[in-house]
Amino acid sequence: MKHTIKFNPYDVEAIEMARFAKALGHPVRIEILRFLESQACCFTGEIVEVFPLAQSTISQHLKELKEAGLIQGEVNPPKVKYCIDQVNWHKAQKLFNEFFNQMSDVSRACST
Amino acid sequence: MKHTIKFNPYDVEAIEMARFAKALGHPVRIEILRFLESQACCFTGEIVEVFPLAQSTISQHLKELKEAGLIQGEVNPPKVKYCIDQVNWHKAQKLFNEFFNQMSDVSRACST
DNA sequence: TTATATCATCGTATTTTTACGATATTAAAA
DNA sequence: TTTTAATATCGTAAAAATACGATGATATAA
Repeated sequence: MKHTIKFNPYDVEAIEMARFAKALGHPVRIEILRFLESQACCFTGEIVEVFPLAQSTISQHLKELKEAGLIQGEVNPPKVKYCIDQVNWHKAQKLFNEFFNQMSDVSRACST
Repeated sequence: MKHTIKFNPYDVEAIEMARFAKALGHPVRIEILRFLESQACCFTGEIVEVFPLAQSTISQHLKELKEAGLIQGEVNPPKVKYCIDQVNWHKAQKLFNEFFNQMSDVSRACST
């Protein structure tokens, strides 16, 4: 054990934000969220039609978005209606906003 | 070839945003950026001291942040001074802002 | 009861990510 | 000239992500 300043593994907010960011880390998931927004809500099938990916692949992406908390699915067999999860959405929005704005406050002189 | 509406692979903005998001998709990279901000700029060694990861691992994370455009490194052997890349930072800030705010504009009624 | 339609999940292959120790690099210090 | 100090890169192993086809699950329609 070296006696340097160690972070208690990771900061809770950093973990939370990284989780959202990771979910946003693939173009198709960004576009799924956009599409979901433009339709307010929609079924899996509508999304599958729009993207050049297999149904199972889209379903997998939807699962990741759901697990990250960004969307929620209301199951209504045999259909599932997805929409943005408003609570977590705003949480993510706030995290990213604070993150980027906090950065902008500081003097950015990159001196020697 | 089914004649459904296909996206021309992916939207340029979606790709760009996903690239930023992916770079933000790991807690340690979030914290590195925060740390970098609190110091305005700093050397690799200062970052290595703070996190419980090997020097080579931190260097790898820095490389990813650099390749995503979020930071830049001014080499000054044997040291390298890193700071936030202001141009791309603001680009990312804008992308995320638009993304989240556009979403909030729309009516969110999740009707049947 | 037996399809059917709509999704999710499974199995699998390929690629990417994450992390480490070891080694290479390079200007300055001895 | 030979260290030394600070980083990057390489090699590698383990885990996770990505994509697909095939199969499973479930309420409704026939």
